[in-house]
Amino acid sequence: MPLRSDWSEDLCPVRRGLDVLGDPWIMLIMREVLHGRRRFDEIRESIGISDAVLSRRLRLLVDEELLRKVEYRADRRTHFEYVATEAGADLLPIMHAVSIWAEKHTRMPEGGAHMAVIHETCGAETTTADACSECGEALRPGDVSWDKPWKATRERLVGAP
Amino acid sequence: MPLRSDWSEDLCPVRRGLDVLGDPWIMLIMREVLHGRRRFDEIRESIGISDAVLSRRLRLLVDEELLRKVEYRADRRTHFEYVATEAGADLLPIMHAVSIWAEKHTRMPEGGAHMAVIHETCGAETTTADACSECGEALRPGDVSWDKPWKATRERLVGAP
DNA sequence: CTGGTCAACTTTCCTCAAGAAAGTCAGGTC
DNA sequence: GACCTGACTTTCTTGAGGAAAGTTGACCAG
Repeated sequence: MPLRSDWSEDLCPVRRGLDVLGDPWIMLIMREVLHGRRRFDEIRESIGISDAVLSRRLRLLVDEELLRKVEYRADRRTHFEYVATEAGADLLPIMHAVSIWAEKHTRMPEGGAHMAVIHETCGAETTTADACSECGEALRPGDVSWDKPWKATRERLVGAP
Repeated sequence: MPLRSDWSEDLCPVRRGLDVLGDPWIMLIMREVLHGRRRFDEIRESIGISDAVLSRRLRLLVDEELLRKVEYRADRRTHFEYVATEAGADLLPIMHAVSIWAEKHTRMPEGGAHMAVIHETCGAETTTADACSECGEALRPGDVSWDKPWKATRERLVGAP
């Protein structure tokens, strides 16, 4: 990230983390991938990012090993999909922490609704980031759904393969 | 943030959260404030940010009510300090989640060392973001220290007044 | 009361990323 | 052979990032 100082070699882990995560698009892209939207155009439509920026970010995420680029066939064509690595799937607690904070401290706009994070293993809504507040088990993609009432969807996440 | 899309009115809480937090400097500034470095020049020295950017970020953080600007007297002068509001102090779990992720998934450079987050109430190191992994109690600034061996410091955080 | 220091900004300037829109290219279809 | 589409890349303008210098208003020393 040359516009900004490079923190990838910083002694402090928080700065090293923010070197990758301190970009508004990175989290959104990773979230879409964990929601199963893994193709270039699916991600673009769902988060409203420009082609150029998405292309750069995907390259960065592959370089940083948060995503792997995989070829597959569907509709009699070759497609590419971006699959979360373990490092990518491990962003889940950060996403939860952000969503908990935002639910508490940002103003919900007209038409919004409470987003629940459901731990499907025990069936309860969790109110903590990394371990289920109900059963105490670690929250892993695959066991977690995000319930978005304003979209009337409840999507289960998918983790590293 | 006009260079980027405005997400402050988005229905999705994660996007609303990232509208503020998806900036590399915001978290670092907030961390310094929670560590007790609350004056303009203290923050600038400790994170290496330019005056212009720090000034803009502080104004944003006051507008967004993550910080309050407070006048006080010391050394026979009037100073200003930036104090975390409750919304600001509640960023702590996100910082923990980022540091846990970075410790696990970024390469520690030469001279680095493991950073421990200590829950002073029970004395144990916690490995989760929002509730102490040892005693289960919620982690609040004031009860948490960050142990940075490469700096040979262990600093207790300070929360909202 | 004049000059100087210091905290806390603000301004200036140049470079480079963001985002919109249009272009490219290869594989596959009609 | 013309057309479509997925996955980018290129082009262009606007505006943020960062370094450095300037500003302002307390406070102090002589």
